[in-house]
Amino acid sequence: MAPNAGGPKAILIAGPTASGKSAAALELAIRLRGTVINADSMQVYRELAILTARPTPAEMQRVPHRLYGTVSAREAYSVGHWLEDAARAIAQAQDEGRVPILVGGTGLYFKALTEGLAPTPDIPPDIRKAWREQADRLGGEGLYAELQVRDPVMAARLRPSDPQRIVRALEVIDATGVSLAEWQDGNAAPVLAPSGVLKLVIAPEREPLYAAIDARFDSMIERGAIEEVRVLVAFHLDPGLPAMRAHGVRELAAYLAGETSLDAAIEKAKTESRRYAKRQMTWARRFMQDWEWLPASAAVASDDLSFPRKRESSNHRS
RNA sequence: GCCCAGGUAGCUCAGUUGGUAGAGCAGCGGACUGAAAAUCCGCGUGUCGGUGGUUCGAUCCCGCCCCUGGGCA
Repeated sequence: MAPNAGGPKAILIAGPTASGKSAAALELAIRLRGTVINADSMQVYRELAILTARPTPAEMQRVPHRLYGTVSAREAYSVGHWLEDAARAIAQAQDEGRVPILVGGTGLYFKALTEGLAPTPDIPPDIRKAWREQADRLGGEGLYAELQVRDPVMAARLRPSDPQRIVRALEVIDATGVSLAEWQDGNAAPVLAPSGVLKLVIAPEREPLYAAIDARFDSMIERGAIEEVRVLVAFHLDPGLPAMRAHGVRELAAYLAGETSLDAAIEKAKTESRRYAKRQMTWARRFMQDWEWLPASAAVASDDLSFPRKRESSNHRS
């Protein structure tokens, strides 16, 4: 059987951006004979290696890494796609006698993994496209009025000012004839049953975290982030695509177009990343209360990883 | 040294015909089920440069001082 019998069946490592998750995952994977599996919505995009802080080729040589740079920036990846890919990667790692180590900053992905996702059918691309165009044409209010007519239950749940969720609700009722509210009533069984899974949140203090974010962006610039964006921009992709929303893309594209100074672009991109880290922390406080909270990535290395957990699960702020 | 313009929130600024002040950005808190590095909601956090004076009351008016920018020397 698995050489790590007695150890965790899988390890999840979450935390805000620039908290050192990837390094911790790599270390654990080396130590425990693991496979690192990406749980970050942006690190999947092939064209964005530097800006998404994807592990380097050298690092990925050391232990198997899955779901990094596997999707084209032309595609709109999603939680659903990721969940399927992750399930496959986890199964494969376990078959090989390796511990799956899922690491990333996307809270929703972890939630889907551990709690299941509503089994909504795929929405035909033309319907998705149509509603997104409607959104541009009608504007927020008009779109919401449309939802009130077609799906009052979802309309009551959403704010008129939340176009993204309104579009989603509209495309679901349009394509399936069933309200998203109903679909969401029944989650599919989680891919990862809770028992035997070690869940870690790396949660540094705010101030050093922000300093790390700023420093990391400077280093991205030094390592060619601008060139990376130049290549991406040359594809002339729809600015609504997820990959185009990665922090730094829009700002550096504006610089390349001569619309802002480099300093201003860098400052803006750093700010976006800081705000994102704050949202990640809000998510973790809400949805990762039963995870083990570690103050820094270094703590992962020294953590006693025996399983089942011997000590009390570390209680944060209470 | 003299003249002018400014010193108000972390930053850029508005404002108060005298009744202890408000915008944007930043920041902080929150929501979150197929675009989630997204999308959305909420919250001013302040010796109004310092010090005297006038006044019932000064951030505002007056004097002096300090600081910043520009001009003249």
